[in-house]
Amino acid sequence: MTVRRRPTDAELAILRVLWVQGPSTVREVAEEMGREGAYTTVLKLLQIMTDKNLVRRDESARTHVYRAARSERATQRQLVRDLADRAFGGSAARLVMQALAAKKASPEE
Amino acid sequence: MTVRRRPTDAELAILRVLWVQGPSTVREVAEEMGREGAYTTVLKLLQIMTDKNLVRRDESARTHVYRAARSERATQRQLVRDLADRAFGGSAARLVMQALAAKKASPEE
DNA sequence: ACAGATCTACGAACTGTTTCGTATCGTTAG
DNA sequence: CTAACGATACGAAACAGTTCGTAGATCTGT
Repeated sequence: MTVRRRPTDAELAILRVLWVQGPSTVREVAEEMGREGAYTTVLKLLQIMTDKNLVRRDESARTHVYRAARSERATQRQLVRDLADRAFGGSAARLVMQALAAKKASPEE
Repeated sequence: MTVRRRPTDAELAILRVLWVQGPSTVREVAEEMGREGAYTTVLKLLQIMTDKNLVRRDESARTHVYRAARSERATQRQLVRDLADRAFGGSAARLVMQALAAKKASPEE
């Protein structure tokens, strides 16, 4: 059944727009993403993401409105945990160490 | 040509073995990975990874010996940075926050 | 010398992801 | 009414990743 999968790159790019802008139409998402992805590509992805329960779709108006199904925080934590499992032997602590090193190397924050 | 890409899941699983065991033959990698992946699957992946410069191959003996091309630390940092870019707007600091939250939720360390 | 074991190479199937074109329908302006 | 527009649905191509079978070369023990 529903094996928890992580969102793909294209899906994540769309989720990021939805987290920033809140519930949005296909057009709003596509415009925010600029020249990455034609309108119908964004539409198709949002349809797939609806099937996967990554987003919820409000169909009450003709122009559908999509919103992220899970919060940015929850998704980020899932991704962090996934990376910890795949690359750090499950140790979030070691991931934090490397993240701090990465942070140091790009000193603008 | 070499656009810096992140290792795929299967590739990362193999790199993890190489980091732990050091330079290894296909058989040694395959055995360490247990029932995940038949011998020829591991072989094929190592061949692909050689093309991608993820591993180096010593062909001086008939049985080739593979070693990771980049260190565990360097690869982990690349992955952290990649995740920061894709899911945290490039902010390693925010990634650290979520990693700490994830760590807290699995309290064994 | 031969059989069997072990190894590399590689093609091909299969799965999942991404992209886009086309069909179709409701809405709106004239 | 009708033409243009804007929207959804969907098929299918293009691409990437994963798996495995088979072929053929080389080594090893008898």
